[in-house]
Amino acid sequence: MTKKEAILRAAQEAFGELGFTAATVKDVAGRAQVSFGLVSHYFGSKQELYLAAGFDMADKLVSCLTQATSGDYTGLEAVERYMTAYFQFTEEHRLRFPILLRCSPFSHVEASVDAAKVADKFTVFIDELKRCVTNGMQDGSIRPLPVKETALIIYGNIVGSVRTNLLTPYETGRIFEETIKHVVRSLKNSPGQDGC
Amino acid sequence: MTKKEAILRAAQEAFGELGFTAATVKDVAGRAQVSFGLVSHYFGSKQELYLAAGFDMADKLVSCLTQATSGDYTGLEAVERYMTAYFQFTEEHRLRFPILLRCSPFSHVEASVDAAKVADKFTVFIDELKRCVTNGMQDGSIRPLPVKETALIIYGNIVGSVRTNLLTPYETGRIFEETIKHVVRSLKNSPGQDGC
Amino acid sequence: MTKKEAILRAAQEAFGELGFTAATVKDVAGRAQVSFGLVSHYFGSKQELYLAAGFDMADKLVSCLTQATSGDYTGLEAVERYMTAYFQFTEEHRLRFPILLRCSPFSHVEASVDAAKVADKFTVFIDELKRCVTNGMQDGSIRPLPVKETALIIYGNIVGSVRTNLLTPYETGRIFEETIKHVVRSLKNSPGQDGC
Amino acid sequence: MTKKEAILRAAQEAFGELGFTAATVKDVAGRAQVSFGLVSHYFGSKQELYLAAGFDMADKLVSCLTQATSGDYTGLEAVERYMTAYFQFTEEHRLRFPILLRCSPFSHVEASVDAAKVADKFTVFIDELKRCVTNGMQDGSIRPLPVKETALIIYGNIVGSVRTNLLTPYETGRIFEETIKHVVRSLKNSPGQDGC
DNA sequence: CATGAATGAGAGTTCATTCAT
DNA sequence: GATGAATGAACTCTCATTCAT
Repeated sequence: MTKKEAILRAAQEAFGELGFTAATVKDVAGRAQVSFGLVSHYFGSKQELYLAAGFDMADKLVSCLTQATSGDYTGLEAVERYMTAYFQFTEEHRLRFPILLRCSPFSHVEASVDAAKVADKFTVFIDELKRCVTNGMQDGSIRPLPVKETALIIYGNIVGSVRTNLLTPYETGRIFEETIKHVVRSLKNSPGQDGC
Repeated sequence: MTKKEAILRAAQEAFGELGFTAATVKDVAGRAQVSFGLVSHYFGSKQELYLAAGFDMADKLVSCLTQATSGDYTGLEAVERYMTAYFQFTEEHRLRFPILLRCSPFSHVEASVDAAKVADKFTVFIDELKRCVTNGMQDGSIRPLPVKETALIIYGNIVGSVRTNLLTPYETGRIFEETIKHVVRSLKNSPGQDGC
Repeated sequence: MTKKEAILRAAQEAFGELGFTAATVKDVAGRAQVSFGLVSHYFGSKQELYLAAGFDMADKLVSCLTQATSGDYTGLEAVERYMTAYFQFTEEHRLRFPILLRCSPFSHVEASVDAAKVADKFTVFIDELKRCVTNGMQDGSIRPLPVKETALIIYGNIVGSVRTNLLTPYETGRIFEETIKHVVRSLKNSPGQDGC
Repeated sequence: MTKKEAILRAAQEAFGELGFTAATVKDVAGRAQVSFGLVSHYFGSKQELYLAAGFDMADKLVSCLTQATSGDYTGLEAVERYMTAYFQFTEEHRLRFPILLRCSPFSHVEASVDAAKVADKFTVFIDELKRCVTNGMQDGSIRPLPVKETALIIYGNIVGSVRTNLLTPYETGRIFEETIKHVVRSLKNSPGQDGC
């Protein structure tokens, strides 16, 4: 691992744990075991480092999710696979994932960070969900629902459970599995159900 | 409004907008149009002010929610009323609500803030939901589900949509109404459904 | 003397001696025997302090010069009195005068300082000289000369000698008196001289 | 042009424009289009580079001036030629001349630069003028004046006009020509003038 | 009650310098 | 000869906090 990579990983940890303002460049340098001057040398300002750290994590997650949903699946199956992949990713990156919870338009983007860039980066997560939901309604696996709101709600559902699991001190049990079931129950098209 | 109240409201705004670390005491004093010495005078340290601001908002919301769910309702109806009250509260306090998104165990509580106190304060939100879900399963309005996980998921669902609505620049449409429908569809006990 | 005044005087000394970039705010605070936080408290940024220090000195000198030249004098006498007052002022403020040599459009105004404000501040020095020269040509005490250039040259002459006296390690003798004579010889209208 | 020369020229530009402290080695390397390591490689420390840049310019000017004044001229003519050559040189090196205004005992030599070396280097400029003035008084072209002060005043006159022309945003017109006339009028020996 | 002068720890950032390649 | 990775001292500026008035 190069020192540059070490800095990026350390930044993901530190920013994830403490947030943009509370984390310090010295802290990042210490975790990466490099001098703090090297951080500026490679990444310029603290803000640029923050975005680099967040976007690197976002890119990794995106490639995970698109891989999970590409294939010959019904829309509902794709949603399930999206969620499964998302939850798995968070568990595999417990330590460095929280940067993504922070460097996200669903969080309070800190004043000194370019909110537009962040919002832009995240549209892909929602768009991918929209695609799944649209497909699902066409192939009959998902009941008729407003696409935009549904995609946002599913995403909120996912992130809500991730937050509960990663951040709170509460005992969360099998929350990830239950969240998937929760969403599937809500989306599933059961012909004649309402009429029962 | 007394100056003390003005400071508390200003703190809710400032901390909500900027977070604990980035917001400054001077900032709060400026918004409240008082000298910054007065802030310490009334609230002591910055941390104490932060907790006071967050807990004041939490208390207001709790009383809103308990009022909404107390009465002769089925468990499912109570969940609906809980969610409706929650969303309504956020809309009525758009400017000062975000402090609660931050000063919450579902967020990254900043290092210098007492996380235990915060977590403790929020158990009541989950417990109230657990009560509704338990009731619902007893009265037959809610299908059999693991109580703890379900309560956490519903709460995550609510907060996810609130975040999407309050924080993101995305067009969210009728996300609150749809979130309620989403939860109700998922929880509703439809006898014989799976067997159809 | 208030602490604010002490800071201003210390700034005049430190900036005069070391220049904007090389002088440090800590240095200024040390000379004024105050904490460096107080410097920001009163003057904001280093740049603002620099301008405040330079402009305070400029204002003092201006009032000195206008007082010296106001009265019933010929143009040439006024120029003499202007120069005498200028030189006297520099000698009375040997320690703190150099800030004016630096914070001046006749010096390299440092990149981070607002050059326009500085240039603006100094027009009064030249304008006053122009007035004297113009009067002198009207009252016959000064020979016909281009006003603008002459005023700039006299000013350059003054500052040149001040620099030589204050800054160089060279032995300068009676340079101030000789500079006045030098200028007077050059300006004096001696009817029939050229024709001799 | 070798890379070493390119660095020297770049240093003259950068130091002239920004001064010793504000200019950076990286800046110089950038202007010279070489890596910043090469600057140390050739010139050692920043201070050494600064002196090399200043002294190179001083040497060029000295050779210009001595060439201009050597020949069969009266003292007054020699002074005129000295001034003419000086002004011409500044105009020919507008971009890189300012280093000499800074790296000069008539300026505030920055604390980290060896002032003695600088003062030493510049004695030749004054000595050359002293020689002209002495000659002029012997050959009768210059009136009786104190040599040392007169040389310093003339030099101050020259530098004053150069500063006015190169550094200020003021419209300076034909200041160089007028400065020469100004000095000549002041020095010229007009027998019987005072007695007229 | 209310103010703001005063302090100094600690942040981000810049930059000369060294040195392995 | 030429490069730029790496270091850390020193800078400016921000800010919570204390305290005299």
